[in-house]
Amino acid sequence: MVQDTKTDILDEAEALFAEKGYEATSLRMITAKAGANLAAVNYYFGSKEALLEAIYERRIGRINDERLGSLDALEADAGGGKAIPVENLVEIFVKPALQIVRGGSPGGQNFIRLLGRSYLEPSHVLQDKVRHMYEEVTHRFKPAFAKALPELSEQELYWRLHFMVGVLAYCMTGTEMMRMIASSKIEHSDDIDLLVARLVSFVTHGLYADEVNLGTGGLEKQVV
Amino acid sequence: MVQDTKTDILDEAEALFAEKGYEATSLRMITAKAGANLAAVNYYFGSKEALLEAIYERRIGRINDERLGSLDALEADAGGGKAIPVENLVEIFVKPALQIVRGGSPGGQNFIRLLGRSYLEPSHVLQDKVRHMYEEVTHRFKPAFAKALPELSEQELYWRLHFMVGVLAYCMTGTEMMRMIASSKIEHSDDIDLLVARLVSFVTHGLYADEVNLGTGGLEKQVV
DNA sequence: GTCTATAACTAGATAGAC
DNA sequence: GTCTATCTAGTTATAGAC
Repeated sequence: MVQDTKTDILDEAEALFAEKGYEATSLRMITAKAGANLAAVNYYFGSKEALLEAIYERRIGRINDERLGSLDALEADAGGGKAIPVENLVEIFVKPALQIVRGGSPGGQNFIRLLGRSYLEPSHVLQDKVRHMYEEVTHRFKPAFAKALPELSEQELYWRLHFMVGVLAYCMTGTEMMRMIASSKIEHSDDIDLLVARLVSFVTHGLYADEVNLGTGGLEKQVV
Repeated sequence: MVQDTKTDILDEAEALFAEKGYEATSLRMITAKAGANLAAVNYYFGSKEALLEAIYERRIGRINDERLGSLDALEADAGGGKAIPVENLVEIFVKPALQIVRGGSPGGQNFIRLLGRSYLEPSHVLQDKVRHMYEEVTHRFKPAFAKALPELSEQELYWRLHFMVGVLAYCMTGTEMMRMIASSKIEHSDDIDLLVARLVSFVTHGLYADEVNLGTGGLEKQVV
């Protein structure tokens, strides 16, 4: 029961930050839920902000480790020269993130909401941390996508990968946003493989679209 | 200079909420920046939360009015039976939102960040407000998309429209997220028409993908 | 309508007993 | 390591003068 206090605080803080927001969550709430003393947060982490950083550090690494591990495996399979198919790249990029949301560790969904929040709170030091962890991944995935989609310009690829991240980020926030936007008569399946498959299909087709050119006369639309 | 105090508060609050977050922004900050007295917020709006709601009310309507207006025009053009092309539907859905970000009214970008934040703050009353305004739009756009994509099941269409919203939401948050994730050696063009064109192309191709089926043996991927 | 002053409260952090 | 007690500083909201 020695280290459990620290872990309990980490878990409860993650849940509360995601639920109420960083600013709206007090250390008193956290320590009360974790069954710890108010002073424990400052004892273990030093400050409220350091606690937040510890939460990020605990989760983000796993997703990216999985992504990079899968990419290693695919690249070893493909050998030096061959490009990895786009849909495989999309899948290994997307799947670890989505698995965190539902399956896997409990509290994953809490963390995802917390992560989404960090994008929107620009003042925090967290941005540097998150940016750094993403840099590792993008520096490996971008060349892989470029090889798989040689006909695309760097600019176009850049945007489309962002679109991919956008769809993923949206799906990671869980069904709440969707319930919020949709009439939601449709039942929300918890089948994560089906969601991954749908997302991979959508994104892959989007990535395979022809390069966009704004001609002199206006928009040239090329539809399948 | 009578109504200006109210408007100034609205503007500055929108900017500060977006920049620092709702909880992290104090009425003192807002009134100081707006050149108003601390008590002015409670005088004009009643409370801090009512001020936040007023901000939402001011902006959301414009985007959806534009969308519905464009849809009216396209449906009038197409006549009763004919389906509106997918890329046109995507464009009129996507463009008003993106125009708010850069062009148009100043402070639009602030509001978008604020809107994104509301998705992640589930405790607020704002969700009902936002949901209601989205319902109007989805109830018109969903049948239009269904007509344009008759081969898709309701489930599949439901998900893909969510994917579209996801990409859009991501792009609406501006370039900050992108700067955060990407190595960002690439210069961020402010050409909104080019962004719209790229987004429309990506999404349209994604929407046109074949229906996803998880067969007995695993994932059947159909790539263009 | 706009101000000052202040009430009533809560926050994060820490000192020091155990 | 864990507690209580407390400090300092911040918050929203309001009462009442002008």
